[in-house]
Amino acid sequence: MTEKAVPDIVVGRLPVYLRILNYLIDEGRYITSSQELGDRLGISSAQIRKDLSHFGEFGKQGTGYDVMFLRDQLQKILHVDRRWSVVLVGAGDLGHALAHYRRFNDAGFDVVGVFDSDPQKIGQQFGKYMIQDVSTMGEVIQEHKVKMGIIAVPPAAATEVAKEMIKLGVVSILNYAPVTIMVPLGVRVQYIDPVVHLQHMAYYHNEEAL
Amino acid sequence: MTEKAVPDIVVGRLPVYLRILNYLIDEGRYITSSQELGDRLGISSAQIRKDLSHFGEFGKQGTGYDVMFLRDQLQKILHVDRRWSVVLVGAGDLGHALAHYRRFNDAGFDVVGVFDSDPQKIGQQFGKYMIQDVSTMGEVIQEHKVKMGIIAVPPAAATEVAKEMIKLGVVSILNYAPVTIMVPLGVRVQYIDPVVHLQHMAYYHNEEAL
DNA sequence: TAGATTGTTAATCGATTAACAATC
DNA sequence: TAGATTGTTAATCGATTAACAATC
Repeated sequence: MTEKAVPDIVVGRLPVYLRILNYLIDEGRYITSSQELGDRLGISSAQIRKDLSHFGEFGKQGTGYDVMFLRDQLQKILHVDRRWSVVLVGAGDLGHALAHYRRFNDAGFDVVGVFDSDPQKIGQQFGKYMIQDVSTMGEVIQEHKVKMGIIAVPPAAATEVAKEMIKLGVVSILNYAPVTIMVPLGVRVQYIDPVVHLQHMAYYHNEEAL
Repeated sequence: MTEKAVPDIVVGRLPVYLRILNYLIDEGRYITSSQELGDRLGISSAQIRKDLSHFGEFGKQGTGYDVMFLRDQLQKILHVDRRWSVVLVGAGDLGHALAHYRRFNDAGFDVVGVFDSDPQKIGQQFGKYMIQDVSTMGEVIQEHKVKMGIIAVPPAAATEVAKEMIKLGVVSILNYAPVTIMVPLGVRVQYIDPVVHLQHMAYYHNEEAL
């Protein structure tokens, strides 16, 4: 009964495959191959076939993959063949950009509330959102059955915000604060820290490169 | 002469170690251990010791690591014991947030110019930056010896912007556009796509969780 | 000295790649 | 049929972990 779990690293590549498939559809393409997908992603065709094989058989020997069919299948696998409600905490510059990020909507993620703890900000209009007191987040989460949250607060506040989200039923957190968050089993956190990426790349710059 | 290269995945963890060390310093700590670092990061102490061992010996048996010393060493290893100039292309909401992101400055990354190709935006003030025509990016890059660039433009424009940056001498690109960029050897790209992270986490939500 | 923790080795674990039979 | 490409197996490659001698 317990099928062996798909490696998380494989799951993490599916959204990228999905992204390419959407571009191929935009380009009016109907058929593609693991070779083409790999070329456009800079990975091997074998890896793509292996990754997909964890979930079933989606192609035809000699032909390749039906772009739309594979797209639909990946959407189902990722559970993004529906819309998700998301709460956003942190109404700074970053929060502002995230609240208005079109691609969230395009991809089926709806920001249903923007929250902050700063009395100066609460009540202010934030584009189409009104900034709400983070202490009232529970109502919004309940109303929209929110399972996902985005944290865009200063590092010192992030842990507390995460704890509150989790208490209110959020199980997936996208964390922009530069701190590691400890979460109970069953809760997932993904991190985005641009500084980490810049520092990572700085490593490869030679001394003389100044 | 050719020492075996340090695995990229190890390099990618160093900035996170550095981040924790800075927090420990803020907390007034002088000594730490691989155990403590691992606990705070949710990884094993063995991994931390192994990672560091690629670069030298930084600790004392029985004692642990001198926090400041290790911080300084990691900064040197990552080449972030200096300041880096960075160009930013894309003056939308995201570009706005990035241009004003304090942590870039705190970490030693200076945005020395913000560019766009939209005539409506060029010449406008963007906080302390004036949005410049992307076609004049070369002068700024030369003047500041820029080696790093951040792309925050729509997907359709990203490849072209990257090509231009690379032509002008940029070798490290932080790409927020949801497209894979093919680059010549010696050039690095790091990707940030929040939608990928949300979709990745959506996978773990069960059907009944709606 | 006794206790603690490093740096390193060897074992384990997991991911990627190459190759090819199956088959469209 | 001939050509192409999948899905899968086995081999390779690489990363993580466990364990411990060294030593502060």
